[in-house]
Amino acid sequence: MMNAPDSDDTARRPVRADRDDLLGSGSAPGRERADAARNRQRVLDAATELFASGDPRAVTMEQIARAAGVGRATLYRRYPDVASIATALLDDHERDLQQRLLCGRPPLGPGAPPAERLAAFFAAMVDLLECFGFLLLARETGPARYAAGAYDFWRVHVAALLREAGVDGAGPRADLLLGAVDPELYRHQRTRLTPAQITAHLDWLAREVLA
Amino acid sequence: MMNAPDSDDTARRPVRADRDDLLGSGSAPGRERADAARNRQRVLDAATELFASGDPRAVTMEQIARAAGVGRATLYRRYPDVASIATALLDDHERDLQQRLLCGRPPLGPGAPPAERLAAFFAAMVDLLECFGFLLLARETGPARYAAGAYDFWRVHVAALLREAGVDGAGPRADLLLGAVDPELYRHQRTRLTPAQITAHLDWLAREVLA
DNA sequence: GATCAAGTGGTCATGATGTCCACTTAGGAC
DNA sequence: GTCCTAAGTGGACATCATGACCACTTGATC
Repeated sequence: MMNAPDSDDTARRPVRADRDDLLGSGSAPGRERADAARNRQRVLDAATELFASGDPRAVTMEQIARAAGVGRATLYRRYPDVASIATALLDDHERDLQQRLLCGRPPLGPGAPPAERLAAFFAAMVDLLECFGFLLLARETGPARYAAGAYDFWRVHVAALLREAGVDGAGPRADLLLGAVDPELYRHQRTRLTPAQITAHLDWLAREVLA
Repeated sequence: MMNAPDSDDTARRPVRADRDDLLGSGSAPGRERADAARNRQRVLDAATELFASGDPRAVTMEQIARAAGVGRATLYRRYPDVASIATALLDDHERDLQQRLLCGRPPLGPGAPPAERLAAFFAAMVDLLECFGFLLLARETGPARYAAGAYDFWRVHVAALLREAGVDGAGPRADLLLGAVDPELYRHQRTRLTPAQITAHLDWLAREVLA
């Protein structure tokens, strides 16, 4: 599962922005209490476990609370719904990919031709989907894919590549291309194909579109 | 309330195939009872109304039963869940498009080059999404898009076009292209673009891929 | 009109949701 | 070391959807 139960960097870094508001209120020490940090970790571990086994979209707040050994109100205090828990778990991994897109080495980062970079982005997306697809599916309960902040980032990135290649209407066309890496679609394809095969097909799409 | 309790043409045409099974069982008269037909129509009307107003995925069996003025058990007798009601409502329209793909006039039907036919299919899909997108979204509660029988049809069709154009791995690549007409994605794009604009972008995709 | 089964709707047990409130406890102040 | 305060916690509650069960009603056939 997740490693390092004692790595308090995850506890120290607020997962939701509303923590910052709370920090501002206290006089001196807005620090997170030890028991709160412990329970937060329990919740995240239990949620990871639940998401990974079975249908991620069928996981309920009640199940997570029970598995983590905390009351439901404790859960609702920090996370309004299941999707936000999945988002918290995804945060690090998505930001990592975003960093590599912005200033990593080519072909993922700047420096390679657009077609190469798009293909590399697709490949990285397959990695993300393969490792954390269950989290991405868990997040898509209700408001869905396009409400998440990460989507906008992928969209801007792909649109920039299209624009760089001289394609008109980069924004909407980026949406169309991102449809190819929809978590639900990936799950569907994954029943028949290996990640490498899916990557190869996405590679074809990237090069065909940015000929 | 609803009009025309005597309009039995809608009552006579079975919406789901399972009616045929019931017809075959009785000795002489497997006919649907008049009150059953009336209630069926009420349910379908009420469901259409509910799906169209507000979030189609938030509609519950309870709401439909109440709006239709029937008990919940009456609803469950014919439809196991909300998705199956949406499927029943979509049936005719999807079959109509399927017919036009198989034996309609070009460029939708046979006779035109693959790129043209793919573009025409995308355009027809936009029409379907525009008129009945709320039903398509309503169907995607839980088991989702790929469980519906219609998806396989679109997949086979697009794969055949790819194969005709000499593309390898037609099946999986058809999946990728169909990601561009995902109902959820369409809804998202529709907040910024007109159907005509979306069609134009899909046209670009079709011609770029089947260059 | 009598009969029978299909059709109908109320009821029940179950489980999830989100909120509220009284209690506990961590961590700084003195 | 003890006291205090507020953050943190968890049980309880009201609400709602689910899906199944069962007794009653009604339509179609004889």
